[in-house]
Amino acid sequence: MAMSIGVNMSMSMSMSICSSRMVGREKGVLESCKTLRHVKQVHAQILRSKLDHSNSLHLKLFLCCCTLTSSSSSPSALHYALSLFTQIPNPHTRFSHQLFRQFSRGPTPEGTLLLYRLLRRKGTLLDRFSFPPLLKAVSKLSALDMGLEVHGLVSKLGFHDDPFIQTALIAMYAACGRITDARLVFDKMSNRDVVTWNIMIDGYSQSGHYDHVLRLYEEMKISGMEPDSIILCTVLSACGHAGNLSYGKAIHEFIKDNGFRVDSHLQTALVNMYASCGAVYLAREVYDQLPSKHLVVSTAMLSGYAKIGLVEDARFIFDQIVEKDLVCWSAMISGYAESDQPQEALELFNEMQRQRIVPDQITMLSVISACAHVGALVKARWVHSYADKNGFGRALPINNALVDMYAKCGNLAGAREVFKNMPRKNVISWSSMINAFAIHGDADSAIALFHRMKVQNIKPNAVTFIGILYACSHAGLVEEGEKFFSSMINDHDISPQREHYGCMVDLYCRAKLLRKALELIETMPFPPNVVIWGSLMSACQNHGELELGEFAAKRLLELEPDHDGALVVLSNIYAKEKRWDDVGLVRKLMRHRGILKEKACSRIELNNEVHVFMMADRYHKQSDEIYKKLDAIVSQLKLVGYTPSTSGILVDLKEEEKKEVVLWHSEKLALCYGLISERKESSCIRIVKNLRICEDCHSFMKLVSKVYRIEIVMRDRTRFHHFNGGTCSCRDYW
DNA sequence: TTAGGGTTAG
Repeated sequence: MAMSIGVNMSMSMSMSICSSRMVGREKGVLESCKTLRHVKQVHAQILRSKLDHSNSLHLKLFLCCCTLTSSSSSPSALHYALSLFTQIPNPHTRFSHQLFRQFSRGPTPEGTLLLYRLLRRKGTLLDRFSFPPLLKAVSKLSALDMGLEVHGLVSKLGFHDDPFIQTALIAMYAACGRITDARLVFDKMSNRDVVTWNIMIDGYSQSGHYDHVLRLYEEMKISGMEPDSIILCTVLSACGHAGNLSYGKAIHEFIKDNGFRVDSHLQTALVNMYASCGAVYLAREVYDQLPSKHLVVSTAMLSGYAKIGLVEDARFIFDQIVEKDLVCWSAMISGYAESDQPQEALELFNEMQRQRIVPDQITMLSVISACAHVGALVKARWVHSYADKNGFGRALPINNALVDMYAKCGNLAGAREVFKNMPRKNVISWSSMINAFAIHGDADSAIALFHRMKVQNIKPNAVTFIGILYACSHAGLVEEGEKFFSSMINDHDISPQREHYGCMVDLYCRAKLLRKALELIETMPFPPNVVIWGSLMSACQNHGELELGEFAAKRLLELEPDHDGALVVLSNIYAKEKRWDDVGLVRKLMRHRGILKEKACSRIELNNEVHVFMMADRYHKQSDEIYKKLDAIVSQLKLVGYTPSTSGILVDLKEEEKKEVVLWHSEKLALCYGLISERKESSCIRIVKNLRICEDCHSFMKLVSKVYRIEIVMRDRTRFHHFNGGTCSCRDYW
């Protein structure tokens, strides 16, 4: 009997050893599983072998599925993992954080939230370690409602004093735009480490409270906490955003004095800070001192150059990067787009594709913006269909950029179509569409849309009001503009920025209320800048108010002594008054300082090619035909009463010479080229000009649209003109 | 906890 028991015991022991060996083997197999199918096979094998279903084996199966979910974002792996979870005989809370940790490593935070909902539904308790990864997922999605719910659960379970959870809560509130709530959690903490300080400081930086960043950083040092290199990166980034060069320099000195090791992150942060503060030469100094230039710091350097328009320097750095990634391609593309070289941006995009680099959403935004700058509709349509085909078509920022692109390419209907079909709209979508109507001179639609937006509970922001004020300004709606300006302050609690005052000055200037414009400039709470004096100056020139124009030009030149536009206007004003000595002085000054007047240039897109014309241009291969067509049109138009108006020509020429000069304006050459060419895409002629259209060209375009029965859409420096049947959409108010 | 590129205006 005793023996028999001994045998049984020994058999049982040997079975148990065998079973644990097998469990160990299965675990090893599970670790090498790369597909859900494989996991399922191993699971079936475990069930068939009737192994002891230990919690640890279940956990291993679980984690395996979670890893698959994370790496492939496969919903079936997620569901399989959850079904395994429910089969655990005694689901212990300690499993939950393992799950959350795996999920939070995944590419999509949605999986983590889904997991949270399922566990809650099953009544599974979460352990304290589950909350940081869960809150991280909430932060990534900026899902405030979920965040509040999770915070409630934290308090209910008594975890509110856990410093890791408190830090995660601060990050969550900051990511959801609730910086005050983040600070409340921060202030309640008794045990803050350097990570907590960094998260709070970064929260202030991300929400644009740069003064708080510096204040809290100082507070941290006073509290005795030593900054680490990550905090220094955060503070440097805030200095860059705020343009606070002196504080940025102080941090740089602190780094040197305290012997911090300047790792690649700090190098990049320093270059970025100097470049963002407009001290690109100091950024270059840091960059030049680096023994090796890695990809990220080079991208920061090239982007610094590109942002201030030094695209050639940017390109030089770009060309030196041996292994370029998507970010540096995008930086260079957007550098060209923003520096008014949109064609180079599009060419670089083509080159990127030839090198088989797949664009992401940010690249697409730069490319769409480049199309908007170039104003080339055929290219714009191609980019739109490319975005659709490559899965960007439903993304909100892409649609916003498309609305703007179609509007700036002269296709208002295209902009409306995109706007109408957007699956979701935010304040940027509405503002872009309002601005689209504004630049096309349709103030009524812009105002109607503004009211519709309010009905739909979308709060207008400062940019929305720029669009609305612009619409009023370009349609001569003085009273409406004034109403919107005060409603912005009184009803919407938005304090007007300098740009809003700029719009109001422009509104008065266009309406010939020049004294009122000057009064506003003198009473506004900002010192007037170049743009504001420029508005007044141009208006004075257009309305023949020479004395006030001279005053405005001189104020502008005090701010920017080499401003080409102001010097040209000043010289024009003196020419109108026949003060030839003063004209000579200004011209001499311009020659002496090497200042060149911005040359007028017009672009026309025909059959997917963009042709550029300068004034009196003879470079085009069909130049002879173009000038022949111009002569023919002029003869034809003279029959209906056209005489070239030379009032805009302010050089000392004989009247006949002036008439010739005005006929050779770049937009007229572009128009003639459009008329002699076969237009496959559309019967309408689209021209983009870099400067404001002159009075003569405006009358010329109106007459051509009538005599040749053709629609001409022209974008000048600030707006669109739609010429049709002898009239213009701007109603001659531009 | 950590860097470099992006959408509306100016």
